[in-house]
Amino acid sequence: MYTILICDDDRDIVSALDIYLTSEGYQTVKAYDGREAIRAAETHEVHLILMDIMMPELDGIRATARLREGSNVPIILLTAKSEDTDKILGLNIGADDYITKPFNPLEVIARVKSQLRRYTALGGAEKGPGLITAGPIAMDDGAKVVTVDGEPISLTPIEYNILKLLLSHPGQVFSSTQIYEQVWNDPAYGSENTVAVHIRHLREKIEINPAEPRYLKVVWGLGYKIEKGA
Amino acid sequence: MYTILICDDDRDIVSALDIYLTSEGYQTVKAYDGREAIRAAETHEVHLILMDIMMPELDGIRATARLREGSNVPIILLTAKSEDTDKILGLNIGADDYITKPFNPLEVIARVKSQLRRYTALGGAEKGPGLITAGPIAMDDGAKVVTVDGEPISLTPIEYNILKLLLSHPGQVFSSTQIYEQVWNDPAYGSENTVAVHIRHLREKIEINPAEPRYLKVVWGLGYKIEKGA
DNA sequence: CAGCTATTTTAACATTATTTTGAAAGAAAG
DNA sequence: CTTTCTTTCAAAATAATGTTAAAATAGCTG
Repeated sequence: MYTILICDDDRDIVSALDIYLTSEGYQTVKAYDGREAIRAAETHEVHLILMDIMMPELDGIRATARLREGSNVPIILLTAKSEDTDKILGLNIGADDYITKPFNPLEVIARVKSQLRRYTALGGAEKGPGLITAGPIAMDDGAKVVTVDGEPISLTPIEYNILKLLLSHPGQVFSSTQIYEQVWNDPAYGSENTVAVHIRHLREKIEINPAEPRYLKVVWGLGYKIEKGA
Repeated sequence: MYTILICDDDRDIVSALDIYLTSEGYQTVKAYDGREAIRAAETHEVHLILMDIMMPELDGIRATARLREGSNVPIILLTAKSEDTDKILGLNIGADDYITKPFNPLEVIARVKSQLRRYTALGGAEKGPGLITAGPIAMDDGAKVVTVDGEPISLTPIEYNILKLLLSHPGQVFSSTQIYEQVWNDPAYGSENTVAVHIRHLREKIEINPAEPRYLKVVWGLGYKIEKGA
């Protein structure tokens, strides 16, 4: 039995989420601003937190940072349409995932389950190695550091997330549209070039010769992938 | 093949949406007020709903709430005023996305696809093995990789899709027309040669001697098939 | 809050792979 | 033996990706 802390200043949203989650068998604790959330997290044993960003008193980003100081429960942020996506993408904040409003009940449940699985699989205490590798490319997702042949390289948030997507599913092909939707969390239309440009930048950083990529390959007409064996 | 329910009291809008969607290969069901929409959703197997907010009899918001009681098909609301946006964002309503009028056909299609992907990805859950084989031919649909006798071969998108169609139904004969319509998702009109050329290319890649195909056989006057036992 | 910097997006263009076309040669059927 | 359907080939058209630079945006720093 897991306990989930729901925090949003809009009471309708809290109660909607409450209904979804209790119907799935979770226990819930409610809070209506960041201050209350922190107090609730101290007094209850909470396994996951759903938190809005825009809130009075103490906003979700600050509250997340504060909570992170003492714990590493998974935190999923709720955001209005792509508003603060970039900040969250940066993830310096310490959130584990985010969902944009308006959201699909199924999606909320799926993400909650996914985070809980990861959290409990790691024993709750440590955030695990969080190390993803493919050949000479290594990504330490805890430290947000990527190395190629041991050399650390610096990536922008978007580049980092694209690489993480590809690296987490080695060999699997993702179309530009899929990449866009996964990374930006928004429907893609006419954004294929944008993805192409970021792919180009990524290649410039991780490949010796970007014109003949060894790892980040294209599958013509279908999409991109990271070579499995490398 | 997905079925989309279009609901708006303005018949011009419904027919415009109908044209966009059917041209993308979706099936449509039409309704002109909330009541009709609910009835239609009960009598058809609907995979996504596009619904106007301002409607006689039963408005889109109430209709959405009603529909949500029994199902979680994705619902995209069509809204005229941006004032309503806040309410929808609030999501108490249960909608998954919204589009403001006047809308861009491309955007409508993009959002519809995006929601369907999300819905089927979450609801479908088990993704199957994604591996199709017939004799020495193996297709990994996730990685988009095809091997013959263990040797990986590279196919173009159209070749890949033709092979996938044939491989998914081993032994079954498909006419050129059927292949064209399945792969191109367009009525075939004088395109029989086109299919023949692609078949030739496929044979060049998967057969030892394309003139005497072992796997990709022709059935005279009827079409092509993949040998079952191989 | 003004100016600076890094990042992201847009746009135009180049390049390359793929798809279509059309015509001619080759098999199968009647 | 003639007709019809299929196969083959290569050139032309199309579409996808790659590249580059500049414009827009966001984030920082003093």
